[in-house]
Amino acid sequence: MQMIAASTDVAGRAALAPAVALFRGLSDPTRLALVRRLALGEARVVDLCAALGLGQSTVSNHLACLRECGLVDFRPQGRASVYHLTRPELMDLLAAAEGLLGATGTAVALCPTYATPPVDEHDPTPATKERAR
Amino acid sequence: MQMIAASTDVAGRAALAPAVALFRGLSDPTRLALVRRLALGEARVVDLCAALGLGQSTVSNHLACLRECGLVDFRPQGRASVYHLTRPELMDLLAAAEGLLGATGTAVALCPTYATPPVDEHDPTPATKERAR
DNA sequence: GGCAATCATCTGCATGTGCTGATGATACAA
DNA sequence: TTGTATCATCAGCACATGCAGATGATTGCC
Repeated sequence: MQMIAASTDVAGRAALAPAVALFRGLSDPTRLALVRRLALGEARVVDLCAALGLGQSTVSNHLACLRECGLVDFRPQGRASVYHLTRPELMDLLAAAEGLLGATGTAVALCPTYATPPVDEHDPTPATKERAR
Repeated sequence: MQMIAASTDVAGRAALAPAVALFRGLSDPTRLALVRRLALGEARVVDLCAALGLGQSTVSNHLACLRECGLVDFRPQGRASVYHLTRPELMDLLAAAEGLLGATGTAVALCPTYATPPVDEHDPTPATKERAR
């Protein structure tokens, strides 16, 4: 992190690609929940599906994403795949995030344009909406 | 790990909303570049536009996002708005991210489905593309 | 007062992103 | 071997997200 200093270039943003990818990897409720669940101990895909209440393909896709990023890895056990975290530094990152959240309060969730606009906390099931199916 | 917090509920993911919003706030090249630029010192909007090579409305929108999140704040100076970071803990978070990236290498940018699919680093100006306009 | 500069907000558009369902592969059990 | 369970991958769709342009407000300068 020398002097990336913001000179009038757009390429400076390209240099941030890894960090952007890392944050983006954690910027999804499903992936973050997966990471936090795996922080408690290794688990199979079917267990993660049950824990998150999501479809198997969804969980598998997110796991593939995290695996490609090198954040998780799996160990074949029978016909199951037992996933676990690979980097303990990830906990430090989550801890730093929580420390920052404790300082800023819950204001982070109020972003109108980006982030999460219509979060209504007293509605237990806004997720996936009606999804016309 | 039997009855951990992750019972078959989706509400568990809702509790992660602040952290998700925080990571999402940093998961955009523009916003991350803004934060890193502001880490070097306060700056006006027009300066940030020049530094990032982006339109004024774009920068202003992202600044509004970061401001709503409580990560940055501004101080009116004449007809300008001088922005600065509010939480020093943000630097800790970025440092933790860089530490993790140093451990995982650059594998984070390889996510095929999510994250950044077609990043070609030897193309200096892929941004803004042609935007048929 | 008139003009220029700076910035916030709004709208529209192209793309990215996440979810589901279906299909195929692999490993264990009977 | 047949059947079942678990998982990865592919294709498609609806919505979210980021960008630029235009407009209005505010401030400083002449």
